[in-house]
Amino acid sequence: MPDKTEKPGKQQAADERPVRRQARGERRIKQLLEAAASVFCTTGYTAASTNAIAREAGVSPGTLYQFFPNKEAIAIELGGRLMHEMREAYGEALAPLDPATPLEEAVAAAVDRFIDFNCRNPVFFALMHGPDIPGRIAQEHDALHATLITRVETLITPFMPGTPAADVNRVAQVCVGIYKAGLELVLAHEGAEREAYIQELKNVLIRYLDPLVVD
Amino acid sequence: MPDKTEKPGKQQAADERPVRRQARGERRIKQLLEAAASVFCTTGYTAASTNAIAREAGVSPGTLYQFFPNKEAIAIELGGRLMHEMREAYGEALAPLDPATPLEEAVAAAVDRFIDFNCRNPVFFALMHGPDIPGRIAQEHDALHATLITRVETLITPFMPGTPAADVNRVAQVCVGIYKAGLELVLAHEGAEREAYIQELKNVLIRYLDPLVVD
DNA sequence: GTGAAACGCGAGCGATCTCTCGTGTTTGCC
DNA sequence: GGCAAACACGAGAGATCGCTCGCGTTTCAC
Repeated sequence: MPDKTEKPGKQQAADERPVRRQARGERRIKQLLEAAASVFCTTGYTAASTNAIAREAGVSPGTLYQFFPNKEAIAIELGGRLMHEMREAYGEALAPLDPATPLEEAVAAAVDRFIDFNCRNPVFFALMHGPDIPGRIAQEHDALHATLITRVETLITPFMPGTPAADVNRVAQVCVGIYKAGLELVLAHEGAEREAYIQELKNVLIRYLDPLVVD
Repeated sequence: MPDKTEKPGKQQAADERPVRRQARGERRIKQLLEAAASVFCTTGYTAASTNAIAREAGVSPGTLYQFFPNKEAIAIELGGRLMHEMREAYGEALAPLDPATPLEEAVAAAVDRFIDFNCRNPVFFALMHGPDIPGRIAQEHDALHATLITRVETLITPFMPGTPAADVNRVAQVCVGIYKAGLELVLAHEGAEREAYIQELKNVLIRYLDPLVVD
């Protein structure tokens, strides 16, 4: 019987044992996550088999399950580390900025940071864009999306005071949608062409937002 | 696409059987395709099981395979009929238009047509957006995407004469990307909110393209 | 009416995938 | 050195899915 563990969160509960990891274990976990990233990137989440991940990491299936209770946990952990890394690298990207900053600069800075991170970690895009993702990761996706929307709202609100909240939200949704579409195009190209697409993405956002600005 | 009236004289290839369909068969095929559309819509292509499609259609798995050689063929046939229906309904959407037509009208007309079709046939979006689609449908997807790009190129080229082909192509790619992102938002909302998103999508495209226009 | 072919059924085959289990090895602490 | 726990293995259990096959039913041309 596959016992469905409904653990609410991390290894903190009294019913969950601490499990003293050795250095070897930490190394294996890192190996496995890197392998998973590679496999997820090329085949997507659902099509990625745990055996394939184990093989890519050079270990047996049993070893994989020594460190992860199930396939979903691998993606969760990977997503969590990615999010953490993103926050570490860029602090609060889309951080509240100097009110005097012109729109153009604000957009360019935000786009550059996010694009940069996603180019370095293509798994992030793969994990967050699959409509094939199961329940738990979908929740994380939704959570990330929601915080992203909120951040964009706080970013653009100063530029358009007096605008109804519903309209601001819609604008934010559109911005994030544009960003995702642009990211896909950016990741599909390289070198100078990639740079050109990044510029186009900035153009789209700036030209969309500029007429909305209320001085 | 199954031909209703096969010419007996022109039959060739030993691997292809004539298979004279009866009215009952045509009815079943329609039933099955509708069931498939429903299941694909809710679970996506890969997660949709042929047994589930058969159950949804109220027939046995064996009956399903009486009309389709495999799961992929169902999606292919469904996609083909959808494409045909789209051409029937809108002729050549994005048809070459009066050179005097202002950009704003051209964009609005194209968006309205495509959005309308996609709202009526949400399966189309589901089938064309899954990164979980297998080889054959992916080819159809790519083909559709390529023709879409070409059409957009011919649509916008008159507005920006003298622009290098590579730039025009990039602009077309960005437009289609924006459209896809907008479509997702539109489909996620209903009623007045949906209309508002449609308007925003038009705004994004118009404001993006307007500065590129060379008079 | 009659025969052939299209239609319809559903148990189940074979392949695949997730996850387990029994067993053996390595590590870290005393 | 001794021992418990962490680590490692890989065969395979259990489940699911695509698809088949044998057999019974309906349709239709003659």
